[in-house]
Amino acid sequence: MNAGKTQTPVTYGIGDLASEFDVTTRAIRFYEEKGLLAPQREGTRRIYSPADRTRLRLILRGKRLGLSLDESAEIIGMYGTPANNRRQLEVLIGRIQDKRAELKRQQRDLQAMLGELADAESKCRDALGKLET
Amino acid sequence: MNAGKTQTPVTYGIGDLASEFDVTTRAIRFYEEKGLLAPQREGTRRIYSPADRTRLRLILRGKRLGLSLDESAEIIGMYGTPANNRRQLEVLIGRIQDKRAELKRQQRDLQAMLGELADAESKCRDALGKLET
DNA sequence: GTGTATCTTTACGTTAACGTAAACGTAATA
DNA sequence: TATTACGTTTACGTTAACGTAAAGATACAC
Repeated sequence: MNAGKTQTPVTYGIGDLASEFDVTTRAIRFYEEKGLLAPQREGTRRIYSPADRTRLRLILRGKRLGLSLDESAEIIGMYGTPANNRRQLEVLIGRIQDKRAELKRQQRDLQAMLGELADAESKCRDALGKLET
Repeated sequence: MNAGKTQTPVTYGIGDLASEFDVTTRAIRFYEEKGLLAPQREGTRRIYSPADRTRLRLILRGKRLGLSLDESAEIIGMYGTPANNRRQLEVLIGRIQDKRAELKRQQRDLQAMLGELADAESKCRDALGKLET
């Protein structure tokens, strides 16, 4: 991967990331095509930095939460340079708050569904207990 | 909708549900086509019971959580009759546990993202404060 | 030098979840 | 009776997020 280079600027090949995160190289290239990644090139080959790797992690986390790639891109963008312009800062804060509110609702939905599933499970266990008799 | 019928067995038209949950009638029919809903018919028209309405709510909640319709269908099925067969009960319990684990992971992902967004927001506020000077 | 592995680009195919439109039935209302 | 509102079926269109396949470059291992 990049072993024993004495003073290693850590980098990854596309295959490294693919196997680490268990996605296809096609998917990774697709994310780049959509503007979510922008690795360096060594000739024609893609070279990923730790920052790129982090972005990929965020993308995949977004997917697990049901976000579209565009939404993930937007959120990742929010972690970036906190603009120096006043108006822009206020707009950004607004967008962050909106996302937070949305995620909090998702949190409540999740909580509810988890509760119901726990319920269902214990009812199953009850039913199973009655069968033991 | 169904007012003053003296002894009302509550029901809903497709338009009622559509406007209540802010989805199109097309979507509702689509869910039926996929086997997630099965309303009564009055002639050719669909008549939805409170139970149908609940199922629709669960479907839409699933969507907010990023679930596919198939996944929602599976989960909704878990709330149902807790099979009387032993083997089946065990299988069901297993599937419920799997879903629960998945949702718990989602919960952690959500928590993390919320934390990062809160961070980003406060950094924005800081930056905004420095501009006031 | 010849595999074998890993990478590249280009391009067409696929699936889920509806949107959109046409053409029609029914029922209350002006 | 004609319009308006709401419902129906059928069918084709659309978008996101990749999958799959072809054809080729590069580099290291034997």
